[in-house]
Amino acid sequence: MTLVDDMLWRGLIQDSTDADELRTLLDGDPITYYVGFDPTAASLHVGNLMQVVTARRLQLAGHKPLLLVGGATGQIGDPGGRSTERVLNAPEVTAGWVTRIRSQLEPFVTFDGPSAATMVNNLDWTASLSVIDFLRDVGKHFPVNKMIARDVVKNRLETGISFTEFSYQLLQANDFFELHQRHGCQLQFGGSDQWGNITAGVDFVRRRGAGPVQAFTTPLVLKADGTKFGKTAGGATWLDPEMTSPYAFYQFWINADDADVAKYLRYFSFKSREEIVSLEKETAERPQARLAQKELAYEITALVHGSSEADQAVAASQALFGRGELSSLSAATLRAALSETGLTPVRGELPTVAALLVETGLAKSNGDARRTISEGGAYLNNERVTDAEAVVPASALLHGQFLVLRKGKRTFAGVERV
RNA sequence: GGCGGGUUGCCCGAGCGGCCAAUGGGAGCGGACUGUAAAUCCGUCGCGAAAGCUACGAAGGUUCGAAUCCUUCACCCGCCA
Repeated sequence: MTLVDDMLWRGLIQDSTDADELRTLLDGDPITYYVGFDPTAASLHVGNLMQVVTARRLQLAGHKPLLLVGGATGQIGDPGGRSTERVLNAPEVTAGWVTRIRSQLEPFVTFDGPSAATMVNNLDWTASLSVIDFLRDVGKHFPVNKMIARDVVKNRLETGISFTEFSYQLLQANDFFELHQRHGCQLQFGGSDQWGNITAGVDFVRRRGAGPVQAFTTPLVLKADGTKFGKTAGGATWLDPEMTSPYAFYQFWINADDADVAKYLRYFSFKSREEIVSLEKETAERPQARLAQKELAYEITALVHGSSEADQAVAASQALFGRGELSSLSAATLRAALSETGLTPVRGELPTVAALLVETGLAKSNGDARRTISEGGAYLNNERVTDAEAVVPASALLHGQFLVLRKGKRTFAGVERV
């Protein structure tokens, strides 16, 4: 099966320029391609994962990636997908995010061998571009009437759009041209929301007398229930382990709906078609085993955070969600599991359960803690707690130092007496 | 620049002097059922143990009493220039 066949089977191609040309490029000799990420936050999130994983997929097939982090475009702001103007971040903030996002991207590709990846930053060619050159060499190729007709602009015409964001497309288009000139880049891909910007780049390269170049987009990841992919109660699911712990990241995938898990495997997993089909069958026949979710969660967590972090997330999940007695777990296992969920130190006498719920962050106020307890949603060492006022006895401490608090079915927090 | 309408809890949205911590829906949270899934049903959903406190764009005022009336300010949205 060729790369394109595999991608089509996985549903990874939403839009593309000439389909035959795309196949010729991707199924032919190695080419150089690029995908860009704008630093609009301190970390990438699972919503960006589609692009990251696809970049890896193409490299594994022998093509050469250029990973662009938008030090320039990140300072301008893409008008797409939003109804209001962005608030500009300070240049030094954006520059810091560029560094972080670069290091996040690095593990997904290899920088060695014939298809070695290259990191690029559009600030390198955009910062030095003079206003006159920009207007003469870039702006001249963009008819304003066409720019205004684009949906992302049209949607903002009523509510307002600054010249700054209006110009975003020109910078991204120019990136494609620069990468074509500097690195022989022949292909760009991105999320389907980028289709307008990407085709603008394809056109621009042609108008400058270069190319031809090709492009495709990946589909927007949709959840079966219509809610936004990647969001959980705590907000976005980030790739940065400081912002979303590997345990929480693993849990995000474990909790995937049955209705979505097959799609996620196709989009994100590097398992073979046969393995994926077999997992889909398993989900249909024995959904309660959650095998597809487990395989998916492990693979993606290992890919993002490394296999040792993934192993720990699995161990912690098994320890906490397992049927076994918590007291049968070793102190080391317990500590490892709880440190994944967050371990709050407490010194001296133990307070009430309600107070512990607040201290560990499981409840946001005393009233919330009492409410949770009266609703029967609070558990200490997997035993339901009924009395909010009861002081936790020292005998409850597992191994003389740990308490396992739980709110509802799946939110855990640890307490350690120090 | 003129005239009119609006700004309510995480979001949408009712309330138009006391019965309003504020109807209803959504999201969230908990429970039941399950499989750490979905759907469904039930409960809950400012802070406080309570007294009470803080909240209805901001600041003043009227009143025994204001989210509700008045004044000023800020922002948003229409229509006309």
